[in-house]
Amino acid sequence: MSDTAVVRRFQRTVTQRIGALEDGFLARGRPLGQARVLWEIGEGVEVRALRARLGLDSGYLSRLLRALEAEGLVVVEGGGADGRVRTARLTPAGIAEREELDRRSDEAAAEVLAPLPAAQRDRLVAAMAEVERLLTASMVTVEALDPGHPAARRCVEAYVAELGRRFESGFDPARSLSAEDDELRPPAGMLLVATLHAEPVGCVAVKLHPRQSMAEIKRMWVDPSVRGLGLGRRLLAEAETRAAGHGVRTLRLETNRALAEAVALYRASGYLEVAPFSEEPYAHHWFAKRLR
Amino acid sequence: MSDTAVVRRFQRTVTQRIGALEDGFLARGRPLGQARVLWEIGEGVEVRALRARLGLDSGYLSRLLRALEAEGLVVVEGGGADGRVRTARLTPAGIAEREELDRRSDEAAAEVLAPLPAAQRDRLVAAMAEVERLLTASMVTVEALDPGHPAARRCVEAYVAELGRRFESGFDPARSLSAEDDELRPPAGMLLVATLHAEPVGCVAVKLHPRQSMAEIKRMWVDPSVRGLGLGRRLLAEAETRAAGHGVRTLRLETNRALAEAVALYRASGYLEVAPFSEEPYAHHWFAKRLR
DNA sequence: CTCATTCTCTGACCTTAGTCAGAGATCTAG
DNA sequence: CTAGATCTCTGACTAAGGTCAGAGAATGAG
Repeated sequence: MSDTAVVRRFQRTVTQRIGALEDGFLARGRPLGQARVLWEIGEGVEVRALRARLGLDSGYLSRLLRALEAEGLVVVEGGGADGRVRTARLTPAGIAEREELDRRSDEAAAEVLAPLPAAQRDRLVAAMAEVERLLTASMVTVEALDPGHPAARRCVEAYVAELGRRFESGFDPARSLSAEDDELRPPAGMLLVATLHAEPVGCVAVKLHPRQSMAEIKRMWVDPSVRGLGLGRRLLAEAETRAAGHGVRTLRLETNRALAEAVALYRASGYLEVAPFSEEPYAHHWFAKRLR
Repeated sequence: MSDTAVVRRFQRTVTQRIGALEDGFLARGRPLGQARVLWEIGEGVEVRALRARLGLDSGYLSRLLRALEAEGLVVVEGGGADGRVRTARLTPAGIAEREELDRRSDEAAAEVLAPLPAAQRDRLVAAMAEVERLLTASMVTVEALDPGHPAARRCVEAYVAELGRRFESGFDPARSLSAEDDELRPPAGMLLVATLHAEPVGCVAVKLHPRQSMAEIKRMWVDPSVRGLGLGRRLLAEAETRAAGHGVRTLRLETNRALAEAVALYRASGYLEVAPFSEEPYAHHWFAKRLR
């Protein structure tokens, strides 16, 4: 059976099995839209945040909130610093209702596993975890962003913070070799950002050198929550492809020994360790790869 | 993470990933209901069969068919033996449309796999196949049916046909030891039937002996399409539980060496080979198990 | 032949989900 | 202070999906 046939059978079976449990069972006769809103209101959310998270029209969300308010499950009130913004909060009844939904959701999940003997159940759970992880990986998109873009800023900040935590000596970007915004922005370079659910979860930069067929990899970072999904490898491959498109023949980079998984990634991706080519004070390893 | 938590995360991710591709992409601006009907009309289906299969209200289905007819994708015509029944059939345009849906469905499936490097793709496909298999297994229900029930009849016929194919000498039920309807119907015995998607896919019978703590397993059969899902083991376990409920302490059975997987199942389920206890001409192995 | 049942269809109606165009209050940059 | 932007809300509207109550034709049991 071809890969796509497997995916299609999978889809068919999953929607049948999981969908059947969801309907009515989980929502308790409540419209799905209302249930989703109920779920997303944690300990008070700004209405605009709710709108963004659920991707709803403002008029539609407003009406959903009115309906939940009428049932006494939610209160929406202003009074914050910004007088335009209102905040939705669960009432005790709303909290109880959400706990009920939670309980039912667990029950539905247990019902899927119940008919199976223990050995098969374990295999199913393991396979589901694997599918979940890999589907998550396949939802990540990679695109070039301007270093000034908020998502790009957050990535680079997370990168710096992580180096600070992991290097024995801490990390001060000012002491490190430069990778300023202008150096990572066309035409001088590029910054690729990986995004999952509208959140930046990884990045890599390429610093080009005018009239040279050599370029440098910088700012390689993957959010801890998505490690193990092969995202680092994907970012690196994408950077290589794009660099090659700019005429780059050789990529090089330096890294710190504290970043063991990064070192392993570079080796596995065909980077060979070379003699130090820079004065980077935080580096222990220098790598280079010739692009084909 | 608990098993139910894995199932819930799985559900969440899958509906996001698979659902997102489905919407609009597959239906081509066509309402989902219409697309589903288009899909289920193969080479002509009776309207009532369509209704049963899709679980739709007759009025609703009628309107869906009118809409598809208006687009020239479907014709609905009477003229069969039963003048009330009408049959829906795809026009050439309808066939083309369905092929287009098929193509898009494949494309959507490919799109899920596309962002992943080959190694991860293979793992995802393997994990999906595993989830699909095990979810299918968890959709199977097992219940006691009267031997005269059509589903029970079909099972037993399939059982006989398979023995006929697999025994070196063929299989003639008349020459075999008896297992008549009355012997497999309470109070003399029981017949358990496994059902998937309203189709019988396996069975097992228990033949009790009045005032004896011994009973016999008969008619053990699993449809080839669902082998490897542990259904045989489940049927056997269910039969044992129910037999124990009737005061049975020892179960025994005989089987033919051509049924290697059945023999393996019995051994794995705790049945021990014993000396022949019957004159069954088709048997090569006799097994017994003491129930706790 | 008759009466109940089956099958399909139409008309009336409903809920959910969602879009779009403002209104009114509030905030922010200049 | 003003103009434009932001935030929430209401009202008007739409499409999809579906239910329910018959009507009308055909069938099957007695």
